[in-house]
Amino acid sequence: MAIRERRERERAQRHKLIIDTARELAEREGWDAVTTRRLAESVEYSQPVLYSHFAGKDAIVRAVAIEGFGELAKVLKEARSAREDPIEALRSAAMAYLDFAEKRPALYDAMFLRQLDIPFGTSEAPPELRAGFGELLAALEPVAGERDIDTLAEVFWSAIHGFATLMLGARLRPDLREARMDLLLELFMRE
Amino acid sequence: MAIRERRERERAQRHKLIIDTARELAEREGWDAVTTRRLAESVEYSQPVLYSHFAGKDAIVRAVAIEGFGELAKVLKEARSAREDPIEALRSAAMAYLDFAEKRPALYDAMFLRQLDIPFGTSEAPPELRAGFGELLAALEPVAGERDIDTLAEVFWSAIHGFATLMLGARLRPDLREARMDLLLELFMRE
DNA sequence: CTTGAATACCTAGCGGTGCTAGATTTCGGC
DNA sequence: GCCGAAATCTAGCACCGCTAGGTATTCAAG
Repeated sequence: MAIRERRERERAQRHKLIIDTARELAEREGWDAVTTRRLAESVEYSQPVLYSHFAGKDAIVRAVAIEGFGELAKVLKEARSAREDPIEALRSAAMAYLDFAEKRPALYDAMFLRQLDIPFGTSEAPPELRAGFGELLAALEPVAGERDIDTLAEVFWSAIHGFATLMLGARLRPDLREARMDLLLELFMRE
Repeated sequence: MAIRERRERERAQRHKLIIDTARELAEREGWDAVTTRRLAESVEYSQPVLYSHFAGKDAIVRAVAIEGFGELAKVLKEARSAREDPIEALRSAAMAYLDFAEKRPALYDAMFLRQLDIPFGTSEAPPELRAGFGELLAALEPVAGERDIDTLAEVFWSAIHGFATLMLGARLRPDLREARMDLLLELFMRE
């Protein structure tokens, strides 16, 4: 039954096409522009086809977010392992996180701002997400000292997530990006 | 012409009624439930009346947010001045900030999460907002040491904003609330 | 090669949204 | 009591997410 296989392959391709198109549309014009009609038109199918792949619009956004988690984990891994010195590695990873958020605001929005009932912090969390948090833990581990690593990670993540979101909302002075990060790292370093 | 005055008074009352009703509806059922139709029905006027007070739905949300800034500033002021010791005062203010966000999630959402093009950080920012940031500066000032107070404030705010938003999105472990705050304050204290 | 059933897909429509043009009612001043 | 202006409403637009039901298309069996 090679035909069946071909069908399934095509279906998987279309599945990916929908996710990628939704993401492009969102990054180009924001999530408000991602309507089921426009998305269907972009992938050159009718609206109901979307619903044969996803339970609804939220599920599509969720799929985009999960793709994003995978990318972020990769970006963090690369940034961290680019530096030998633990402190420089942490700085590099944190900066990569901010770059990620600022270069793909719509994607970051889907991943961390929208209410998408993606399980966080539990074992049911998507592996891509767990990998990303794992990178953060690994980057912090050398500077943790005798402090609780999980709490430390939550605090550090909160801070850079705060940087990212407040920057995206134009609520922080853009020119102080480096200064804020310097200060944050300094705080975490003093042991 | 006392009649004109009465009219303006009534109009101002209705203005406030719309804002308060929108806020109640949002806090009770979330912003998705705040539609112009439901809001109009709740204030017992037709939809177009809303548009004689506000440019659109966003303007209503913005008005709610600005009301929220005022309240937050008040809450912070009270919390800060309740303690003598500067460190305790800072802790008290930071905890009050988190309580505010957790008790009024929809309001916090309107104030800091939604894209509402409220000017931040500039002199055109609403005075309520400037007052709130002023409270934060005042709370941090005693522990700033020789660090730049503005940068320090942005970092501190980012961290507690991160706490608040990640908590609201169920992305942090709820039981570690105190531990995270302890750690954060410890970081800022070491001088 | 034809046929019947299953599959894939689309058209059309439901009840909702934010917003507005134009008709209608209300009301103070004469 | 009537007029004109101001206040307010009705009705409608174009869009939204989502789905029922009908129409093609495809494939396996005869």
